[in-house]
Amino acid sequence: MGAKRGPFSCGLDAAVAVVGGKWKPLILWELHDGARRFGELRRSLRGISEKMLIQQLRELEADGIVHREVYREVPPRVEYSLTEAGSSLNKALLPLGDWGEEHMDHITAVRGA
Amino acid sequence: MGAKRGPFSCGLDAAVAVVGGKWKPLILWELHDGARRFGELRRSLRGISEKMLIQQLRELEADGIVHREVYREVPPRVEYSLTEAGSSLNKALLPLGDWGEEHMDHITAVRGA
DNA sequence: TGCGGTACTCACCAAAAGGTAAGCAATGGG
DNA sequence: CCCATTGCTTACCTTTTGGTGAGTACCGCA
Repeated sequence: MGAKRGPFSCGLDAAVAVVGGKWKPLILWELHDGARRFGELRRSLRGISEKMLIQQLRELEADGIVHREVYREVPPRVEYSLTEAGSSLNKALLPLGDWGEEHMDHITAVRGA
Repeated sequence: MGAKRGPFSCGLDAAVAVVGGKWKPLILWELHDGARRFGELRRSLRGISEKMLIQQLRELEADGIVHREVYREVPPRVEYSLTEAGSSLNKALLPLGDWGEEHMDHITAVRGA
């Protein structure tokens, strides 16, 4: 799910390549109601390291999912927001999120954790 | 995305834990129109190794997504099919697949591959 | 003068995911 | 008897992913 992979076998494959990994769906979700700055995201996504956050944001930016806006201010400020493609991707993820909510108890029970 | 991970931060997180990885979405898709036997799946999913296929099927089975039916026959026959949960998961993946189809050209272009 | 906040960047490591190749049990056919 | 078929299992290895912790540049403030 890194930054490279070739021709996909189907649309689902392509979508998973873009949104796969431990943090990307959560990042997308954090951005669903507007722009957020780097520090805000870091604080919302508990447990993420700065390295991972930047890495994932950069990949999402390269894939045209998020937009990065730099404000040259006194403490630097950088805001991330969804592009049109990012917004539609987020919408396409909603049913999956709903499914997860409904089945979360079962999944959690079935796995040891 | 293996067989273990604890409490999830949201439904999307749980769903990704179940369906994440290189092959699981493709396996689900292969099963969307009925039961398939092991060998059929192996031939459909070009490039998958037997080890990976079984591993993923076992995890999906443990998560209650697929059902495994063994027929004690002369060359052994094993059929895999979607459970109710698996079927609804597959439906929840449809919008994501559509998104992927629409944006595949862009994604493929943006990445080297 | 040195401290804190912001947004990174880098080097290094550990864990997980994925791939390769071989072997195995059961049995029917040549 | 030997081979092929089917559905696995196992050992070993490489690649990818994720995590830790340190360091940097910029500035304002006390």
